[in-house]
Amino acid sequence: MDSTYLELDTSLSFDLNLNSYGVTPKKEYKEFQTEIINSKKKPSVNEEEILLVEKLNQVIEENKKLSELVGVMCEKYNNLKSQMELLSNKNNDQGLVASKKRKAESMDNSNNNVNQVNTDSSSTEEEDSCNKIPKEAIKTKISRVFVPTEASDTTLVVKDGYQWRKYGQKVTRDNPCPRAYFRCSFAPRCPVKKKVQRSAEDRSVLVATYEGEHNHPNPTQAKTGLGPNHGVALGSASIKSSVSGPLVTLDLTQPGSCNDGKNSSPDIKSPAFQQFMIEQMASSLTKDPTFTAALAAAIAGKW
DNA sequence: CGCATTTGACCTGCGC
DNA sequence: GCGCAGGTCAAATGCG
Repeated sequence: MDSTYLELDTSLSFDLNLNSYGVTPKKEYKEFQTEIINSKKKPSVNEEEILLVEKLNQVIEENKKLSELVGVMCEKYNNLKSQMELLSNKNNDQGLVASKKRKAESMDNSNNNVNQVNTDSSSTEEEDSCNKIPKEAIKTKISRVFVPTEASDTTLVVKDGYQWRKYGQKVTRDNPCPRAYFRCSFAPRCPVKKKVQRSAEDRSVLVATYEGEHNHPNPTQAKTGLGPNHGVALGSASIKSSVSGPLVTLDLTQPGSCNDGKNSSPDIKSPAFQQFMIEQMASSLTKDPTFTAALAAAIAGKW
C-alpha cells in the first residue's frame, strides 16, 4: 500500500513562523511598526499609532501561542508515531499475532461482504490474500484533521464536502468535550467513519479522525475532476484552506502493510519536501481571502 | 411523514 | 472474573 507520512517535527512548526524565508516574524513586525510610525508624521494620530502597535503586539503574541501549540502537537504526533512503529515492529517480531479486533468491526466487514456478495467478490479475495495481517492495518486508513473553529461553537461539525450521519456521541476520559461519531451517508456502502472531538488543549480546535477510504468521489469536488479521498486528503499530507480556516491533515496510517513495515516515502522527510510544504502553507495563507482580510483589518486597527 | 439527531443501553476489548 | 472505557445500536425525539 502507498501509505505516506507527513513527517512533521518541531523544526517544521518553527518553519511555520516563516523563518525559512530568512525573515523572523518579530523582525518583520518591527519593521512594519516603524514603517507605520514613520509614514504617519502627524502628531494627532499618536494614539492611533499606539493602538496599532498594541494590536500588532497582540497578533505577535497570538502567533507565538499558535506556534507553540503546533509544536506541541507535532511533538505528540511524533511520540505517537514512534510508539506505533515500536508496536508494529513488536507485532512483526511475534509473527503477526492476530489483532484482537472488536466483533462489531468484523461484523461491519461481514456486513459489507454480505452486501457485496452477489456483486463483488474481490473484497473477500483481498481479505483472503492478506489473512495473516491484521485487517486494521490493511483496510483502515486513518488520518487526522485539525480544524480551527470558534471556541464558542459547540457543534462538532467539520465541513469537508462529504455527507455525514451522526450515530453516536460519547464523553471520553481524557477529554471533557464529547466525541461525536459519524458515518459517511453519501454512499450507502461507504465504510468511512469520522470521529470529531474538540482538542483538550485548545477548545477552538476540532480534531476530526477519519477511518477508512471513501468508495465514491467527494460530492462537492466531483465536478472539478478530483477523485475519491481528495476531500479529506486521506492517505496524503495536505494543508488546505476552508471557510473556517486552514486545515492541517496528518496521516496516521500505520506503517504495517502487506509488503513491509517500513516507511515507504522517505522523501517526505527531505528538506525539499518540507520547503514545498512551507511554500504551500504560505501560499494557502496569502491566497486565503479570510486571512488577508483579517490581516488588513489588523493593520487598519479595526479588529 | 420522513429523515437526522440525541442519548441511554448495550457490546467488546483490555488491564488488573 | 470484574470493572472500566471506547465504540455502536436503536428507540425516542426534533425538525423541515
